[in-house]
Amino acid sequence: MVFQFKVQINEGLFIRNPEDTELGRKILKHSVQMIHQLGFEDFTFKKLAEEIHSTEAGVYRYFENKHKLLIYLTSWYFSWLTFHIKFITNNIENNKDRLSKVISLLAKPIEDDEQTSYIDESLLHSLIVAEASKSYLTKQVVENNKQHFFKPYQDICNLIGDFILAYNPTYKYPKSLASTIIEVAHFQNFFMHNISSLTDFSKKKQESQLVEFLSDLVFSSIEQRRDKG
Amino acid sequence: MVFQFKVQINEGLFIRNPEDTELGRKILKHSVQMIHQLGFEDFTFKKLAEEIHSTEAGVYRYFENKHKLLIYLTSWYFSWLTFHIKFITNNIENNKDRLSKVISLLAKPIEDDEQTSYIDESLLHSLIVAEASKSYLTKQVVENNKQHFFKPYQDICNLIGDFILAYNPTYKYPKSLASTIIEVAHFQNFFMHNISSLTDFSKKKQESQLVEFLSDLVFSSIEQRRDKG
DNA sequence: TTTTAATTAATAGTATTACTATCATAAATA
DNA sequence: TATTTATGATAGTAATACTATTAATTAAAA
Repeated sequence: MVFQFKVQINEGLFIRNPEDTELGRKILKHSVQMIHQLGFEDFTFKKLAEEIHSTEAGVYRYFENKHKLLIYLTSWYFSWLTFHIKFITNNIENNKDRLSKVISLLAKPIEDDEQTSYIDESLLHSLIVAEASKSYLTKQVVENNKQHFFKPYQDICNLIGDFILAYNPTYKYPKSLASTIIEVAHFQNFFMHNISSLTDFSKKKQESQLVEFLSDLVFSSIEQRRDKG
Repeated sequence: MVFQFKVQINEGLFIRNPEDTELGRKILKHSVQMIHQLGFEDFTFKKLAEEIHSTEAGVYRYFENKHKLLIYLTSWYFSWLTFHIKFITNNIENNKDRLSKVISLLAKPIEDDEQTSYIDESLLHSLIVAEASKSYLTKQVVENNKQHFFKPYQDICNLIGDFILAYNPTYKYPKSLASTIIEVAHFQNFFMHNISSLTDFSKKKQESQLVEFLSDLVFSSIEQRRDKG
């Protein structure tokens, strides 16, 4: 039996569901590759259309604009991550071990998941590190939030927040700490690869140092509060 | 005696120094206002030119493009912040008090500084919270870093990193913690105003809660390590 | 003072982007 | 067979991000 992972994405993010058709899946696959390669600013629907031997108008039939495509990909990533976190923490009783697993998963490079043929999770992770912030750092963020475009981000923060509370029920800022773990994992990763002077990570063992930095940050904070009560 | 604050900005960021002429200062002042108002994506040199009753080509004589203007403003902000941190921590001997002051300064809204007439620091701070990441989240980041465009960010991380080391000389990640303080201050501020479900900050006392969250995060981490030695 | 050189302003123009609209055709379905 | 649905092909538009040209003004040199 092959177990197929399927994400539920907010319908306001697309015009036609790209997972339903061959062309749609091609759009997803190649947009991940091209945004990763060109950066979001230089990526255009025209270039994408040429790459997949379709037309600009063809792409517009799936996505209203490239910003919605970016939010779509971010949603996809967070939904996939939430699923993965639930999977790897399943049956782990110890609250500290569970949180450790989550931090490691977030801070280390992602490997491609064979279960989804049309999205390369490893590429998508690199893309997210560099581009995901742009999905909400806009003037339309409040409007987009009202349309629940960031729900997958909220879901993963709630999940990690619950893990934090399970470890220490008196900790006062579980959701802020959860969003902090995610964001710090992303931009420290970006800095160490691109502006390394903003970090303390040496060329070797970068990822394990990032895991140590983040783990230290999170656990000392939660544990301290638990002691204080 | 009037004490005038003057920033030294990397010459590669502008074509003509905007601080030297009336038109240049108008460009700075109104670009802060307009980027804050429209967001970076919808801000154009044409709109700016109309606002200041000059021409598009006139603006292009000062800045090559709007991305360099954004890096200029980010540099200006970090240089100004570094100056301010040195000012308010001057004569404070206690290492913990000093770090506390820095965290409060970063996490609270900035008030306009009368010393610089053409830039409203309060507006600039809002702009930085929403837009600063876009100055480095690009495909040109490594190239830009080689040109030392992010030096003011490095300087402030080194300064805060030194404060961290003064408090605990054995802490292993002073620069990563410094950049984390800055980034967390920014995006938690953005989240609490725009996607509040990603934080735990109530409508009231938001800023003081953010200060508490950040202080707790930073000090528990540094102090724990000091105990462990 | 006059001429010349340099700077700045104003206007036009171009390639690209981010779309929208229309019509044709092929494939799937009722 | 009729008809819905998906894709393709082509064209068109307003705005963006610039560049280039020429005109006007100012400053420096003869």
